[in-house]
Amino acid sequence: MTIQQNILSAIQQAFRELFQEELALDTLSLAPTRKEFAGTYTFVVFPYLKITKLAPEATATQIGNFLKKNCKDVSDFNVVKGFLNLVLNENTWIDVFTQLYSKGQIGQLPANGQKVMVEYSSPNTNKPLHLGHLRNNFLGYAVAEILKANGYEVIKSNLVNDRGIHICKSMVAYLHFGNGETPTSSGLKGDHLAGKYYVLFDKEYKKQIKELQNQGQSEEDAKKNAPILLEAQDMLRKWEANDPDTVGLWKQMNEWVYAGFDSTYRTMGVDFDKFYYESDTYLLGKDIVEEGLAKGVFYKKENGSVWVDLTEEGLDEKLVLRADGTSVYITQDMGTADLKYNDFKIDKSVYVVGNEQDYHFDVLFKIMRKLGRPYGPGLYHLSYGMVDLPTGKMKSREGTVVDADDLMKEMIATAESHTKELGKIEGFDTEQAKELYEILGLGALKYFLLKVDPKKRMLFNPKESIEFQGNTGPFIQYSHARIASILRKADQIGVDYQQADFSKIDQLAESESSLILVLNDFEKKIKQAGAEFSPAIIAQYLFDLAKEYNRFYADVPIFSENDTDLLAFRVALSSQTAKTIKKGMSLLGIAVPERM
RNA sequence: GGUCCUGUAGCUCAACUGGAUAGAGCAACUGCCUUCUAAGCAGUAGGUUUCAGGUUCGAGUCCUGACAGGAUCACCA
Repeated sequence: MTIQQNILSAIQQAFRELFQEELALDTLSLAPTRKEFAGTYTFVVFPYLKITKLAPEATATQIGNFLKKNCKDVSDFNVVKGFLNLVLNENTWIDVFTQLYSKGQIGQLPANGQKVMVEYSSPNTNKPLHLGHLRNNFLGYAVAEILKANGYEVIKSNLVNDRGIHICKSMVAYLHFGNGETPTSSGLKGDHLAGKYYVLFDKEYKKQIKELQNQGQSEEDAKKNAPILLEAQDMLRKWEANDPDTVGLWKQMNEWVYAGFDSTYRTMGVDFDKFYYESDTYLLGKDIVEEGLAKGVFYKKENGSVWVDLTEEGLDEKLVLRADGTSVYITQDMGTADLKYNDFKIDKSVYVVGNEQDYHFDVLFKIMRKLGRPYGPGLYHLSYGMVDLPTGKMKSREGTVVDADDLMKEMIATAESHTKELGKIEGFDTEQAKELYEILGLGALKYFLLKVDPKKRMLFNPKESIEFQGNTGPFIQYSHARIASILRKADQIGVDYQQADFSKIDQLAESESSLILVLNDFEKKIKQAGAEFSPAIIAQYLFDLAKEYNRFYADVPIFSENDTDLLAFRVALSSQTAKTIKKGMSLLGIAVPERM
């Protein structure tokens, strides 16, 4: 980072002295040099030809000569058309590395005094989590960790959708077909138990629709009049009226579900600082409707319903309160937005929610900004694409979902068979082996879901199992284990690499300077990932880093090196890479093994 | 139909925010384990960046218009 600034200010000086032009530093930038040319950084001169009044080659050559003479980091240069490729000094590489290596904390930017809430997961309590939730949870957790690394104070929150008609459907079906079944009596996880009755409801509902149609009702009427649906609607009314039996059943089923979720979250390795429950928040927001009316942000129609007009912002008119005075979805979301702010005085609020709700959040944020909320500018919808199967969209009612618990279990089993096939479990006891399989299986899964740009929808083919080679979690984990092995050996034979002095080294292999260059990019990538809310940037970076390390590993020997300074340097370089991989993977919620 | 998102190698994804001959992985093929872990490394092959215009020194990237896929447009959540 500092070398770049160094070179840029030298370029600034070159313009001043050669062309009598004062350029602001932030208008200048360096690009990485393409592999086929010599050099590390490239300065593109095309934009400055008006100033220099020279041909591109001449401009680049003059600046190149100036830098070679006046900038200690630049040892040589070459010019290709308007591209000035700069070759850096060997000493500069060593300096850069020494600076990185002596820095205690890696990948942590200083506190910025800002608080951000990241809401993710936000499950419905009527069915177990599936593959789509995995993407949501891994994304949310990773973004939270990335924001922490950027210096934010982060609150991870989970808004549990624990009430509503869908819950009542599971409850009604349970009353009809449950026979008092419990997680203990059935051996089913609580969330799977609830999900079973949600599916049973749908089955019965469809059956009843058909019967009504056979009796002559239209499909539309039949859908409205099916007795089991009426029961569910009735149950929702009873719940809202606080009917003791209904509330009792609701509490019991939700408790089962929470126990199930807890276990799933533990396996996933995600956690939360704050839980919100819709049963507590669904009545919020009505005071904001009043406030909006008073401020003229909302308006009332003749029938008493309340609306917001967002046509000037390119959206539509949107209902915020029904004519009968009851809430809609967005009413409670307005209330919850305020609640979050009142609870934590957050500067920013990130919602990790699928892109099917893009419009909803667009409306919500515009409303809160119109109302002048202090946190308004900091609202952000991290909208991610759906995970599709080759057969199309997942539908929980139709049983075409990839269950989260099943998938994680399969991944761990696959990791086990892979590992055994490669014969890599000697020296592991049963407990350690089990831990390794979990690290690898979950690492593969998490990396698979996180390496893709969040906003793009992605395809998951259950038949083609997730890879363990190439651009995968296990490849990066493997690189870490390789280094760990080197560090063990270095400790064993007493190499002093902790505070070695590298200043005597004057010759570096190309694979070594390349590796330093990548290591030096870590903070930049953390910033970018934070600014774009994109764990994919970290994933891509870690893959590049691991690849670069493996190239170095194959290219230069470590322990057979005669020069002790160089040997220590290579171990230090390895150590720094391991630390970077470990920290980077932790930002993705992925653990790395010491051996595999 | 209106609005929004996406379209890059057979497949899964990149491309430093407008820079050079568009890069990786998987799959295919060829080498490399008597040396620090071969879940690795090196190489070969694979492209009209969906299409047509435009903006400029320069476009996968920005603008316009098609085409394809998806989402959304309830007094549902």
